[in-house]
Amino acid sequence: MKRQPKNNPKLTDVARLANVSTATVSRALSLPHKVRPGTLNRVHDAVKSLGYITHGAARALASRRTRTIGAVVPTLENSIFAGTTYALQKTLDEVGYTLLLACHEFDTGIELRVTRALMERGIDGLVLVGTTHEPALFQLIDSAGIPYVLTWALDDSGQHPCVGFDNRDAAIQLTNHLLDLGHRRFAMICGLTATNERARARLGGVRDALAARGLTLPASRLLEVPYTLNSGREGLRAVMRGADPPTAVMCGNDVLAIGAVAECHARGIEVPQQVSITGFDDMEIASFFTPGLTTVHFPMTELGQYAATHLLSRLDGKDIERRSELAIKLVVRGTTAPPPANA
Amino acid sequence: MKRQPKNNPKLTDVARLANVSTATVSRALSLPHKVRPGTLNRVHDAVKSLGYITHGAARALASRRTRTIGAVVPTLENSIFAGTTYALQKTLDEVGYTLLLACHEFDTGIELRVTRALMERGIDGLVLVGTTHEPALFQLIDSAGIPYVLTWALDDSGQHPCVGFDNRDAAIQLTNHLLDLGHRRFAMICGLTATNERARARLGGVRDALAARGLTLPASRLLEVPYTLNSGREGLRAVMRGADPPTAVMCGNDVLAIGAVAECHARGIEVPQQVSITGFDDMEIASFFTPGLTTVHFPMTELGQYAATHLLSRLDGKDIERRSELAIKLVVRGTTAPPPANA
DNA sequence: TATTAATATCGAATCGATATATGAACGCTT
DNA sequence: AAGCGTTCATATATCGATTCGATATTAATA
Repeated sequence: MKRQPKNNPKLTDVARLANVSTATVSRALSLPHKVRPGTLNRVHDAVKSLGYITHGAARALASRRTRTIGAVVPTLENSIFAGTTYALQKTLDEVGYTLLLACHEFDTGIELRVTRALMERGIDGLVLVGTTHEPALFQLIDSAGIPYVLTWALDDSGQHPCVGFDNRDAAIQLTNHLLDLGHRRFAMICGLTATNERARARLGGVRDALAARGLTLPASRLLEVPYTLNSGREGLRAVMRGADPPTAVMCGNDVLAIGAVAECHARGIEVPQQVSITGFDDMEIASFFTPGLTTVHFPMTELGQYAATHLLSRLDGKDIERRSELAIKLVVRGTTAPPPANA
Repeated sequence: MKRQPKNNPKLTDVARLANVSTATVSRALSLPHKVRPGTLNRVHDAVKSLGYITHGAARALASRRTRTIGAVVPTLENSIFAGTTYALQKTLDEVGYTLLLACHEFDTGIELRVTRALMERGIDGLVLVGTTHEPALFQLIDSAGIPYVLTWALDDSGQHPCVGFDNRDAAIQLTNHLLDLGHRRFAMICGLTATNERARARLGGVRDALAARGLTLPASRLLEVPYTLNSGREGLRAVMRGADPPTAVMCGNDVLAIGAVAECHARGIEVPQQVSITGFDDMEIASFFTPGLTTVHFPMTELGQYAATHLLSRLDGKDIERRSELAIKLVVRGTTAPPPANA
């Protein structure tokens, strides 16, 4: 890798051309109101005619700020994370911040590694997903003094700033919907609870709601799988195996649910006549299936926006609420109905 | 925004603790084979005990490289871009590079602006989508001497390094499939051709294939719409209006096709018995619909990987092919069939 | 063992912009 | 016209790591 001497114009060049000092150019560019209009114009002209663009590394070194926010998300392959990330990026862009992105595929070890990588690149703030993280991660962030915000889940310990939803309550609403329809034999195709407290909260909510009516989720009808379409497929096969199959299959998210519904179609199991299926997240595409997926809506865009504004406020030194719970909404569509009469 | 004196450990501190010069620490960290094992250990111990992490801005300023690649994509809301971006990020991560991301929502003006923003943050290379860009964008990139690669489309002018697919050929294959099934009345719900040469190529391919059999695409059955699910819905309504509706509706991508199919279901139009529908891209979820979507498969992961390795090779000074065409594949599923007998 | 070749390490200059302390110029009052 | 407070601009030290040329150390050879 050779070190080529690209001689791009620098601040000095602009200053020379505009006949002012470098300090003035710097101010003209970042605090325009502090420099006289005439000088400002000269500077702008010089900038334009040279095609000057700021050298971020130098600026960051001197100002000790990068105007960059890091985001570490599980994956972009699930459209809900793509959606929040997108909203985050847009909000940051509007105020001149840039997003630095990394994924960890639901592995807290990788998460630690990529977060360090982002910090080495220099970030002013950090967005994380969920509350389950390596303790070392928080040590790392804290020792560097970087403000961060956890998303998608609520931290009840009160230790971490967060914005998210009450996943447990979401699960309870969904379960009650099914109970009210008359379902009694439930199965759940759940996410991996070990490293994912959203999955844990959803499972917990289902269990609570069932228990409140004297029901349980037998081990044979509970499955923990990664969040993929194919896991949904295979999960459905697994839970339907056995003596008396469930009349309601609750899935840990929409991706699993879509896989499960597809498998029903493939095996000639009618949804919702023979079995009801539910998801979580309300991905936009979930309403384009036939029948439409019954699920719980989480406002993704709001989440991304909030994460951005939260961090920006703190960077501005403003005091800000440490916890924000966003409203969720049960969305009943076509994949749920009363259980078959003979069940 | 106050300038707080976070006193994180710096290279000097490590050097002092390890009893070596800063130059040695620097080398120990980035060229470990050039430093004696004993010294290396002392340095590593010092790094660990201080919790030192590299200061990227300083490193970038001194070394004139950021180990960061920028990507400017239309949107993350379409899973195909999320997919390629994801593959890109993973590949970069494996070799210690970071991804800096921005979206432009199919607006070349925004694209120019956000690209400049990325360049200001400092990038060693740039990934763009498509061949249609403001001339000013190329000027900007070239004057800064940043290596770039265009993706998703092939640049036939030979001016730009690119990796992509033959979108025209894809459209021809798909159209021929429908022609062979016996279809004669076609409609197309196309992307916006003005700023999107993929949309243009796909439309062109359809027209060519039809023309080869003496058919045309009347203006009343051609629609240009943004790539959203709802546009697919509305598009279908629009093209089916009128005296003799088409027996085959080709959509500019899978998102539109999924919307179109959903609208058919909603209106009681049977797919594929009454009308055949096709997409482009082969989003993973397309095969989970019932019936499965007939479409063309583009290898997204490969695309992202290639973009990454292409840039990395050039940064390493290697000579590399300027153009790479990836293979596509027609995927026939359930949304296409012969036209109804009475049509 | 003496001498050369190869390898490790050091000191200091450098990357490009920001910020602080300081000085010059201006407008206004009395 | 002198005095005073603002506003605008300057010069220069600084941010933290890399890198170049020079020096010190080790290994290899005769």
